[in-house]
Amino acid sequence: MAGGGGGGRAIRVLNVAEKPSVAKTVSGILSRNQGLRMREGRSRYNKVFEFNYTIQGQPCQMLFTSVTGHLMEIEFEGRYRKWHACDPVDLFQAPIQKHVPEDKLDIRKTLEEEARKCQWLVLWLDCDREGENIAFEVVEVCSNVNSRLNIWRARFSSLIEREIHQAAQQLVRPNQLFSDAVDVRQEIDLRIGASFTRFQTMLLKDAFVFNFSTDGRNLVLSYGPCQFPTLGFVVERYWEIQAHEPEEFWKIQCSHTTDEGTATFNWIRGHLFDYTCAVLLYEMCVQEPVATVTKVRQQERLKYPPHPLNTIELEKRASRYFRMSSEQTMKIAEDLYQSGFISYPRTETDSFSARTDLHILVQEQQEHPVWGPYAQRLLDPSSGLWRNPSGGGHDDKAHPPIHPTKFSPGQSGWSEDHRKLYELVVRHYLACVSQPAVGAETTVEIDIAGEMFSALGRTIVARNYLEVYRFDSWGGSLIPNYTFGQQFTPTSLTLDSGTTRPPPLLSEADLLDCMDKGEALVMGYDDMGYELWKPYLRSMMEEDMKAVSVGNKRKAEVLATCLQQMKACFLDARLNKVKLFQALEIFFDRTNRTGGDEQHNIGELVRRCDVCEDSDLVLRKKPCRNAIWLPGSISEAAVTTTVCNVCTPGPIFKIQFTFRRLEIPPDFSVHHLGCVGGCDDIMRELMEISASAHRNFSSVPARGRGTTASSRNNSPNNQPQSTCSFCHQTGHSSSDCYSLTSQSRSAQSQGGNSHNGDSLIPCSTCGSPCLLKTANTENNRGRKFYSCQTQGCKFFVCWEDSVPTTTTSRRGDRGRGGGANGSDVRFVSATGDPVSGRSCFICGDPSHFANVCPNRGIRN
DNA sequence: GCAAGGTC
Repeated sequence: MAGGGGGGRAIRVLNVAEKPSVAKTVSGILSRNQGLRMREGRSRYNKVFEFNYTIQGQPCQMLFTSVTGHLMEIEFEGRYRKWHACDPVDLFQAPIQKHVPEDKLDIRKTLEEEARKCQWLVLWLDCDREGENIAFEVVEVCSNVNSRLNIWRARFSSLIEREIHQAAQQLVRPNQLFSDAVDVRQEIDLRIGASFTRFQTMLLKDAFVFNFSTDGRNLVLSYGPCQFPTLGFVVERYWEIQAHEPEEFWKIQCSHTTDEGTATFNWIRGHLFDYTCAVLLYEMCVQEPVATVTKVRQQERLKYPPHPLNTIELEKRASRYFRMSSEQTMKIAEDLYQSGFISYPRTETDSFSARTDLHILVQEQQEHPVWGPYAQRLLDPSSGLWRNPSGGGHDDKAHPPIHPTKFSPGQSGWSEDHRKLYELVVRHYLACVSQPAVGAETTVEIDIAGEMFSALGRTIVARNYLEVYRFDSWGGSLIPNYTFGQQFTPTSLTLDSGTTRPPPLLSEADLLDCMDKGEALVMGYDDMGYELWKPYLRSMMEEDMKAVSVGNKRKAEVLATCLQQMKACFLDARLNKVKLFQALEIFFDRTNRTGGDEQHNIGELVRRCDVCEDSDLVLRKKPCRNAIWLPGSISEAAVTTTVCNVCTPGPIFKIQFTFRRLEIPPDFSVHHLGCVGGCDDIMRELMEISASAHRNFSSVPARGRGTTASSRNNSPNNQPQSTCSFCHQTGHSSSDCYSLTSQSRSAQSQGGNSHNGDSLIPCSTCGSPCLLKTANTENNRGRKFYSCQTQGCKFFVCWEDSVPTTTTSRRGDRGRGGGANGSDVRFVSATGDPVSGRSCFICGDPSHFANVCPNRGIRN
């Protein structure tokens, strides 16, 4: 810095921190608690500290006070503040003023009084963009009463002695560009938020009956350019879950145990959605169960430690390892920062600058009873454990990655969360400067009756960073040694079922609270075809803000473009307001409809559902998010007027079910008047049978396969049928009924394969020629079928004598939860219909399928 | 009666 001249008379320096605690801590450090005095300021929380200090040889009488975050707010001028006094679209260019709000006036007064006495102003605001903006707010207030102030900025990333003294001795000028970026953000947020909020509130609040509490305040349907896209995430995920139809799949699992360990072999085909196919292939494996090793590959693998820690990673990891919310994490991190134990916790940076002394930070941790010995080894060059950390490529140019700044074996005042978070920061740091873990991996592939399986074994050769980073694990699994060509009989060979699952619901509690109105609004804007509710808008703005902060774009230019786009969007939304009405109508009652209508809960008929073509699409008061999964063996279900006299709370109307004969055990009736309230044992049993359609031939010697049924499988239901929450019909979910608005689902069909005589047919999944193989199963011995042999291909397969001219894929390649990709595999007849008339492969009885065979699991 | 970002 340009020094203040040396040695002469003391000058008075006003120092301002972002919050009272920082003013106190920094004053304590700079004064070394020698001659430190504290007096009241005008505001209750913001005290004034006084002490003497020398900056670059210049004696200074330091006055140290604080603000509490932003000192100023922006607001529309005059009449634009009144909701009905202007058109909301005017808010895109209405004049704006920055002012100190009522509750901050006494802080301003303190600043003014102190600034009048001083020659210098030193800004100790947090070193991020918001902090820089607050710095300029302080400058404005202080300069107004003292235009001769020499204005300086202290840059610091942690509240530790070394760094604070360094910041005081190396003052710089405040950065106008950082502050400009925040001005842009504030103005855009206000204009977009206020215009859309007023527009949608005035449009909708009197037109609908909103059934949520407003705590006595006026109802406001707020639109926040930050909050709304986040809500959009939750809603979008919710729609995905609604649209998900659980589907049962089948896979062959094989394991082999010897004295050396157990190898679990996974089927290279993954899993199949067609039961018949899976059973056929499984049967072939069971009848010729000898496995031949076709490949053994050994490889060294490295598992690298994480990058240095930034805020997002800290939040993610604290959530994953400790189930700590981001709010709690940041609160604790802020605490640890303020007491000097860790560096500034709000940073985007995930690489250390070359200037950082990484060894000093490790030295400090050597005394720790738990990880101290690791730190010592890390510093011992002969251990070879040290590694310069690799960066993640982000740098906010303001702060280093989050790292420990002071050693602590655990403070007495710390909560469990403080201890955990400090430990995470320390262990993460130590991990970053450590060598990666080294593993030896063995991949073994085997062939059983033409089907390929593979198993992975891993031994960890050197744990390295994993020794200190207890949060990461790298499972080792010792498998037996195999040699190429070796043959063995598997210990178990099972046909397992599973069900695809929807993705989990995003659970930001506060967002879930406003799901109702939020979902309706998101749906409305989505129907207009806008991405107003997507995070894209916000991230574009973030990019622009960054450009402003580094001087690549000018403040005025970014403001103009962004507001122009948003204004166009706003005008368009207003033209399409009917879409908002339509969406809201799905969730809420119109106010112009009188109550007391008994038909209300059922809803008014809109039209026939074009997905199931069987039920009515009705306008419901509110969609129900609850569903009861019924067994897939149900072919028909109708609600009766019979009320269950056992289950509560009643009334629960019984349902007349019709089951598919082949999919329930022979001793069950196909007709059943059932209750879904929990009292119905028959329903429960049928659901369990669906769930345990799984056979386990543990140990399959070539002869005499005597086994018992396994109950090990806990996989979910057998193709549960969804119940539409709008029309209450089974067979489609409410998302299908959403096709009324936007989400239309179309069955996808795949192109046909023509078959001429004896030429091989191409696989409908990967296109390679399918091999003609001979079935070797009890029921189909000698019958020929086509099978794709491409590794891992979920192949098309069909009987030689029924090659179809056209095949239909089950919902094609739509992505689904649970990793299933929906590739289809099924036997089809020449007409493309599924082959019927097959019989149980266990007992040969054509009256049922093997999944409900009374003899399942028993073979002779 | 609007937003989001500071902080108490």
